[in-house]
Amino acid sequence: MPRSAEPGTKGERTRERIRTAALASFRENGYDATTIRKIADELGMSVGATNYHFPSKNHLIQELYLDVQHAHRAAAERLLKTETRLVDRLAIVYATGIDQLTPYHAHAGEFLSAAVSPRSPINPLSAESADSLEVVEGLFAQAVEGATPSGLPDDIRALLPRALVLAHLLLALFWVYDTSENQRRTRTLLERGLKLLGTALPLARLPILRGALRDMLSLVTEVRA
Amino acid sequence: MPRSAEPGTKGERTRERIRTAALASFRENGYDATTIRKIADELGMSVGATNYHFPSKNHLIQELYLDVQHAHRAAAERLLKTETRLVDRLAIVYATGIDQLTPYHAHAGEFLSAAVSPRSPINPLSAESADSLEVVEGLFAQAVEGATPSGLPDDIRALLPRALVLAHLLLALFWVYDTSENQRRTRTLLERGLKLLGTALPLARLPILRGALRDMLSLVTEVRA
DNA sequence: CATCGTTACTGAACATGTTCAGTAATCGAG
DNA sequence: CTCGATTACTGAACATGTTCAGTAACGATG
Repeated sequence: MPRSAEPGTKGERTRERIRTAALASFRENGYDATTIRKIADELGMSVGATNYHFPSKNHLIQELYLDVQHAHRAAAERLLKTETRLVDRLAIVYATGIDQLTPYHAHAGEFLSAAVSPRSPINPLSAESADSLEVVEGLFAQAVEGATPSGLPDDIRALLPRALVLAHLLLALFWVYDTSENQRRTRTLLERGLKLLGTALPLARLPILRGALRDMLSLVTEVRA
Repeated sequence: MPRSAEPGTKGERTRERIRTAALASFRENGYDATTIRKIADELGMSVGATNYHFPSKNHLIQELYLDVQHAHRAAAERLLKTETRLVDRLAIVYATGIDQLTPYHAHAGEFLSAAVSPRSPINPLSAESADSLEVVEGLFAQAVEGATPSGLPDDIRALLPRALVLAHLLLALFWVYDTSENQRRTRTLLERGLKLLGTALPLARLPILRGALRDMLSLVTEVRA
């Protein structure tokens, strides 16, 4: 008999309590200062309990990423309805992505360090995070598909979403190191980069460039953790 | 009275012993499997001794990076004497840089994780590693300066070394994730990227592009850990 | 060579993520 | 309601990087 109105099995409820407490602490105190002992203490349970529900600290971070990505999707999809030009649509996806990260900038380095190892399950390029990354890649695919016909060659068009999501990871990397007020530099970089893309992408139709670009994209998009 | 023919004070000799043992272990076992306790045991001293000579494990890694960078400089400078075209000279600096990393590829993720945090003293972009990075930036400066006059605008030319060294860091990042045989993909990416640069860079003379490029470069080269 | 301040080192203690053998709670079947 | 198996949890133990109060060794000076 469940003690309260909360649904699910006991395990599910405990798992949710841990999840909530951990995410709150990550947001407030960052990665390093969030220790499983503090979380366990706060919830009046033992250290082993958290590891029973989440095999490792990184699995808790995974939950945070999922939250962020769902928020990203929601924010981006809402705005995508209002734009039709490709570059503007990309601007939406990139900008809303950075928006979601903003609250974590103070501790971004800690998170990056945990995420960057190819062996880490929370590496965006890892097999374990494939679903997660697919959410964002899907956003870029949506942005590309829904754009007014740009005359992009099909092969380039097919490679674009993956390349754009990798660019997003690079932008996020830049953002981590961005010490300017409110990460203004990152926004400026995004603006200028997209402007450049807007003038350069149409050139992809030229046969010579098209081949080189396709080779480059197919090489880069093969990257995996 | 020094026990052997080794020079320096006792402290200097001990420091050197620790350094040598640590670097050997890093090369052989990687970052994680190299514990200060193992090093201390191997040398018949206590854990505190290593921390007396090197405040932290990362300071030991710093030594490894210095080694790598000096080897990089030696290898690059030797080859630079044989080439005059800008792109070929850049190819030398990039390729010899990756060459130095090659022995560490098996454990590259561990090292990356330790180095990537903006707070880490071994972050290439940190103040503590400024000297180290300057070595490589100097190589790129050399490569640019020694090239046959390319008609590059002065403002672009001035920003180039810093931008090129950042590109090198990105290439190294790609290399970490490169699972292809002997990191062949990284070499291919380098080739294609340089080829692209070779055809695109002359366009930097056009006034319109020049302004945009300069803005972009000056934005990116401001990045610091 | 004796003294003594400096340098070098010791080893225990701490915090932390993780593991695991053992125990308790839960819950469906009978 | 009882039983037994599954699920949930406990808390001690381990490995590790780091700190630090205390101790030993060194080496310049008188």
